[in-house]
Amino acid sequence: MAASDDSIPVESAARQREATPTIRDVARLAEVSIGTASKALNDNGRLSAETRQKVLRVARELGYRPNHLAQSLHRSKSMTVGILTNDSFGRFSFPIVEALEDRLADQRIAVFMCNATDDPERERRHLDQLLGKRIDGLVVTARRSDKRGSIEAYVRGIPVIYVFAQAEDADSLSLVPDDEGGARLAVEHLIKLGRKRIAHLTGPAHFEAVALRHRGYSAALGAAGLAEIPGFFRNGRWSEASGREAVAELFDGAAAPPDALFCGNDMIARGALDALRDRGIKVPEQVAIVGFDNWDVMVTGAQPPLTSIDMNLKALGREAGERLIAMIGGERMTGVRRLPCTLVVRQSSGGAA
Amino acid sequence: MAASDDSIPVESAARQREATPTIRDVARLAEVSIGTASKALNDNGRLSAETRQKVLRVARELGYRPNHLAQSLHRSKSMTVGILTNDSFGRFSFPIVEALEDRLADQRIAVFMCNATDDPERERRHLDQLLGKRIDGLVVTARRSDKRGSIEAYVRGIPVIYVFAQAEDADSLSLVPDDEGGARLAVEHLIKLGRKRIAHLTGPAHFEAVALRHRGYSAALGAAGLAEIPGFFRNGRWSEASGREAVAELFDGAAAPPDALFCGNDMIARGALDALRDRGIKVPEQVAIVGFDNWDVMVTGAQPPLTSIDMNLKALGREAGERLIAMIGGERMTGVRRLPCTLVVRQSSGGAA
DNA sequence: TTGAAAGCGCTAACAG
DNA sequence: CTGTTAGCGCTTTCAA
Repeated sequence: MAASDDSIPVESAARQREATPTIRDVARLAEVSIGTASKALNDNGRLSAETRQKVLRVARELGYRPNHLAQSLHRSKSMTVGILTNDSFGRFSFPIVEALEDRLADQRIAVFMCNATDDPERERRHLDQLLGKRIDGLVVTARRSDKRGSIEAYVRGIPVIYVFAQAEDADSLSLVPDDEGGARLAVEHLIKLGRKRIAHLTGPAHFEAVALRHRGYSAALGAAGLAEIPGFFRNGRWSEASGREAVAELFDGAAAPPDALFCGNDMIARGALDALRDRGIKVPEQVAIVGFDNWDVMVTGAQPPLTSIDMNLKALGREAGERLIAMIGGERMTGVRRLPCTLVVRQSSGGAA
Repeated sequence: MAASDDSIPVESAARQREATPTIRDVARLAEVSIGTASKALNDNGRLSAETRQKVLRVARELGYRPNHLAQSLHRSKSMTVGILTNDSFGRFSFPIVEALEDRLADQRIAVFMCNATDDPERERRHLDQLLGKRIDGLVVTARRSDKRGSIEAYVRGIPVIYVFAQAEDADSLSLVPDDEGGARLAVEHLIKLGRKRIAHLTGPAHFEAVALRHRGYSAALGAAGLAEIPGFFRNGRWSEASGREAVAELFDGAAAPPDALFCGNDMIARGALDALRDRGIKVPEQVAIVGFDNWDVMVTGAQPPLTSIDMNLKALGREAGERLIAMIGGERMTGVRRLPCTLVVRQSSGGAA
């Protein structure tokens, strides 16, 4: 494209004011009307192949790029969704958000990321921003110990999905992992391996997930005809230290310690594992361990590697994307869907193939 | 606001077609011209307090929300930036992205999140999306072992910043942690504590960070008049297993093992720590350990807790936001800025206060 | 102080 | 097959 400055006035003009070329520029240079150019570029309407080619060529040469802002204004679809996270659990939201973004990108939907940090004021401001940008849908994410107040009312008109978070409002859609089922999976696995004295070391009682997993634990024990042993269910913190403490209390000087530990997350499991090793108790020979989260760095770094429950966060994110697209398309969905967890067997439970 | 359906036709009309009210609706209902309404809402132009109040009141009642799309179209500023990440290091990008989003939100700039997963094709598609949406700036992030090709040429016209990633192109701006300085900090700390046989266990040689930290390690030793001991610099993987292996090789049957380990990340450090404990070697009494990344779950879960180098990723993200805003404002910046790392002392180095 | 009107860049009828 | 035109929702001169 060796053109002198005045032979293609429009182009040079565009260059001069450093502005992105518009469809006008393309039309002028291709010597067609602006409407024709639009048809060519959007590949609709009836047009001679020749004209179409010419327009497309000019557009390419000019580096023309349709202005989505203008398009959205017209179509009243922004091809944009917002995602509101609370950072407290970055490690959980990331895979979800990633998978969601991925799924949405397939439909050429872009994602606005907003982090509210559990601050209602910030949340409010972000929401204003997003609504101002005319997002087509909203995803709210981040596990919290309490159910979160619904924001449906505020965003009335566009679909909202809660992921890894549960709204109070019954006619919104929430997508969460099946905590109870996951716990059952873990405990059934241990029972199948012949363990009979299974303790559950978990997080603070005010987390709903803690309650649900407790229920799963009890259910699995009950189904196998095993009684829950007093003191074998322990609330604590989500940390390695908490796991170590629990082991100290359960094993030091106890007549009949557990022969298996089902832990509320991998950090607790890891702490427990270390504490057992310090005491010369063999894992999995004497005590089998199953964690929760299947967090690779924790799980593969441990010795022996940890058997754990995977919440399939990516699947959760993908599913959320899928549903959001459907809802944007007009479908209506409500309620709480619990997606299955998966058991990933490694050496710590002694159940590896 | 108890109005019968026909008393406020505009509003009910808006409700009926479920459309967000526009400035027209506000103007009509407030019985002013659309231009006047605009002035009132944007608080510019001269206007009687009375009219302004009336417009604002109507807007509030109607739930009016300015359409940023239309505003942007007019102002040719979208108040929007894109961020392009490569997921390989989710754990690193997250704090950066978070801080960046935070800083930008202060200026009411929203962030489009795109994940390219190191796939040039996806990257290209995302870039097209972003440019179509007329982003005012772009941040590219994610550590890679190799320098990344510049995308400046492609996005010509809007400012680009590389964070935690370094562009080949010399006239773009890159923000990275000062790996060399961080390493120096770690080694100086160990030297100050009287250690003389300091080994460096790190990641694969093809990472630039590995080379830089090696340089910092050597520099600190040299400055203290300590010779580098053959075999004490070890490339490996970024994993706990790698740390354990290194300890096996350095300590088992060696006449003169290290008295300190500076590790390329916290996982290596943690593996080394565990391996030492298995051998009955006391940390920090016999061997002091310093990690890198200051990754809380790793660092606080370890026993004893790990002294580590913090790359201040949040600061990096904030700084990136700051600079991007400046660049959007017209400032021009190029080159590679290295932001300082920080030493965080805990028990594993024996240097706690 | 307020209103009217010309666009921002694009699409979709509707004419020609 | 192609051109003209009326907006999408908003801001900003320029008149009144």
